[in-house]
Amino acid sequence: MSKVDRRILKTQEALKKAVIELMSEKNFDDITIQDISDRANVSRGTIYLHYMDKYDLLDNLMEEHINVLREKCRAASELEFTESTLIWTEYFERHYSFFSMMLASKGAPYFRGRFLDLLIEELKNEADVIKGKNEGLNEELLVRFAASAFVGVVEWWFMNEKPVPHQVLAKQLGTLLERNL
Amino acid sequence: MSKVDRRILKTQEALKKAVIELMSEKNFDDITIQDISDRANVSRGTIYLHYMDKYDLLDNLMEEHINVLREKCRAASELEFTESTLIWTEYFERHYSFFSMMLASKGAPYFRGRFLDLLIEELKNEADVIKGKNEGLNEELLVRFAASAFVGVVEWWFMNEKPVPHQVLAKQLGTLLERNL
DNA sequence: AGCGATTTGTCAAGTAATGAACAAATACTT
DNA sequence: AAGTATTTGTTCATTACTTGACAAATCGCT
Repeated sequence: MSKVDRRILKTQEALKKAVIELMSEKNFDDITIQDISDRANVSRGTIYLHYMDKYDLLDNLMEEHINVLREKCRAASELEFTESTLIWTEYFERHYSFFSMMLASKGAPYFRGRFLDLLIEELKNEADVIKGKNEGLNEELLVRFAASAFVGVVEWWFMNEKPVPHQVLAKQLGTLLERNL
Repeated sequence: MSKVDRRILKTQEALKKAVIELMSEKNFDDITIQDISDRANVSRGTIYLHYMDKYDLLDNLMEEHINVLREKCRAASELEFTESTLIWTEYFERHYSFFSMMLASKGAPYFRGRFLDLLIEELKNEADVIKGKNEGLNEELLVRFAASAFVGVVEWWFMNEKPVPHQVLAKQLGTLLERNL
């Protein structure tokens, strides 16, 4: 499992960090491979040993965060929505610069899609249209409804630079999810 | 000039950083080579590609700081004592953890010696025993007097965890040097 | 559209770092 | 003091990174 050469981890860490830093300074499209390698203090060619191009690098960054969120979701599966959402918002808070970059700029609709897919996937297990308040509703429709709403609120939160503490965000999102699923 | 492989610089930086960090956590003698390589995220063997042992590594750290101080001294040679001392104390301030470690713990009399030697070397050019207030005094004696005093005050400053701002330290040390040289 | 400059992606040869192993030296225990 | 565990310093084959070069692609400019 952990037999990955530490040099690989070190350079990949440096590269990801460099991308995040640079994205807070200029538009992603204006960032050159050279910029990234300079910032990461790595030879330009080294980047191509790990990624196809800068988009692939960004992709991996996104993938990684999505996976962490999925993991946290699974681990908190038997908690109430409020609590599991809190785990997420804590993660948002911790990696604020990244998520803000990905969700608060209109330049990254791609990540929004990935994020939405994750939510749909995870909420699928939570919706119950057999009995209870949602009896008779179309499951896919319901899940889509909740997931879109969730993403929208999170986008709003980042775009407005944390108008409320992340705990409040979690609490209210949790309440709303609870009401609808 | 700048044709040193960046990998070398990176690992040496990491190693020095690791040593400084570890020294703030435990006695230098209790730090193992393994500790250092772990902290620096470097293979244990790699250390031996650069240094003989951990003492050699510490030596290089000291050497480097001494050289920077010497450099600053030379660059500020035509300034008044107060101003050139301020340049030094700024450097002390910036690398507080290192100097504090080296001067505030009785475990490192070696660095004190190096520091004193540097001062003697640099003050030699400033002392004038031909004319003026120091006419007739033994030059070596005078330089030794001033250098020892200087080191002693700096030690006091670190041991008492900055009892006065570094600007005050510089000002007063400058005044005292002026009075004696 | 054309041209010079920048950026990109790839490559080969060389160098540094890695992990694993090892015997020797130190440091703990009892 | 004997025995066991850590730590040390070296070695060696393998792998990752570096540098410098290169043609191709893309960008900016007029």
